[in-house]
Amino acid sequence: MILQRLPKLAAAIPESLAEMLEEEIILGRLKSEERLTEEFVAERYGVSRSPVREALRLLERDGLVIREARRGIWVAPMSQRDFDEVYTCRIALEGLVARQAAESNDTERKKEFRGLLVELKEAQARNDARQFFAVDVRGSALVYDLAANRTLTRLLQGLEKQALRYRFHAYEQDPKIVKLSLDDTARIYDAITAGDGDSAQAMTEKLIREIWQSMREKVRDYFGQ
Amino acid sequence: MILQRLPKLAAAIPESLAEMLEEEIILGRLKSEERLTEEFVAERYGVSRSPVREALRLLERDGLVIREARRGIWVAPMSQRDFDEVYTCRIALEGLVARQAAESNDTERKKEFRGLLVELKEAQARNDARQFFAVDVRGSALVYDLAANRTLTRLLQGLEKQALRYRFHAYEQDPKIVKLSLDDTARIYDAITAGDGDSAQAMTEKLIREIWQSMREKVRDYFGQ
DNA sequence: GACTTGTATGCTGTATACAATATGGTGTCG
DNA sequence: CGACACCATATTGTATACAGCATACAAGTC
Repeated sequence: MILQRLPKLAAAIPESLAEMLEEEIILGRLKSEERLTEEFVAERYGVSRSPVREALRLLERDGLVIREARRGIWVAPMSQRDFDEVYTCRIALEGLVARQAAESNDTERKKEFRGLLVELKEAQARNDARQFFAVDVRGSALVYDLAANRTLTRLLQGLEKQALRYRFHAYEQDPKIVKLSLDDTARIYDAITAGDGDSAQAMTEKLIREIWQSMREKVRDYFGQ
Repeated sequence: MILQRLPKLAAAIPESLAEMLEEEIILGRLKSEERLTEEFVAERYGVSRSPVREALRLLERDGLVIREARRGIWVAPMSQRDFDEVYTCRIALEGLVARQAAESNDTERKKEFRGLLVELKEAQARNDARQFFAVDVRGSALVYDLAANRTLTRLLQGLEKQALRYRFHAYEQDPKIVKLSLDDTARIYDAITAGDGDSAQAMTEKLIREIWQSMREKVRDYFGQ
């Protein structure tokens, strides 16, 4: 029998499912408060309910869906309050991870920041939000790798997904909000590359706080408190 | 009609299982790196593998077990590195939650700190580690409730469980390490009650940092880097 | 007409059966 | 004697069957 299934996909259906659903939620194709029945998801992706249940547990962990016992699962609602919660946590943790990344002496991997910045600029020039965010996420992943703090990474990956929902929405409404952050991002990458933990942390905290403030009002207007 | 719906009470086997396993891991009855086969857990608690799998996902989320695809699940190893990771994250987040708790104006619930302090002292006087930690966890839960930040609470609850493994171990080795923290805890509770966010945050960060430093060497000696 | 009770249905939660894969031991061959 | 292939077994991963709760709606009662 000739192999027909991709080994990697077969290796972790729940994780793959979770990734696909994540993307759909972040990009807004699955709307807030939309019901997600297990059978619907199972049928849609051609698998049984078992891996779906596990995938939904993963999404619950990352705050993308909410679950009520014996009642079901819904795409997590968006609100200013939720937004505030995510961002207050992010300020603290992203600052920490930037510091720890700067303290790494893996100069090889730090060089990757250069290429990422080029890609970010290209994506921005093309006004390609999806691409921009995809590269941005890879940048975060690199920072997390450099920090080499698995616990911190675990916490942040969850927050990042929630944050991306808001950021993507904001970008669609007003693309220039992204430009705001590009220069600062470049400076942060420089500080990390240079090994300057103090300013990497301070600039990261400042950047995220600014993004938070700049989006806050629109989030309230759009999603309510 | 007085009876409200009690959503939490609706039997949730995975959550109950997770709680029991958590306790076994924290108290060291399930040893580090011990293999946890699904069938073993299922048989031990008289349930099938389905809820066990979900319980183990929950434990994985909280960093108490590690999982390798298709190979199995083990009680998470303890090490100085893991300890450092947990505590650097805790410093940032516990400080934040203390500040937000202080900013709450739920004076009724803040009064509960008094009773908790009494219980803490009693437990300490009796050298009852389990009781001490149980009350301490309730104190944290109260702080989290006051902060009313679900995202932050979600992140911290996971960290707290990991931290408790080390704290409980340290307590067994040397009970006076607990006395160290009682007075400071009292002062933090006071600051929160008084609504002084700045000092609640600063004192919390300082306390956790001190606990971290005081335990760090012993953790390395015992568990290795 | 409002409220309770009965009933149907859809969905979640759990158990069980089955498939796929990792592991360890045994034997064979170099 | 060591390396490697092969098979047996244990364990995870997935599918399916079934039980029980939640919701909506219909019927009956006051």
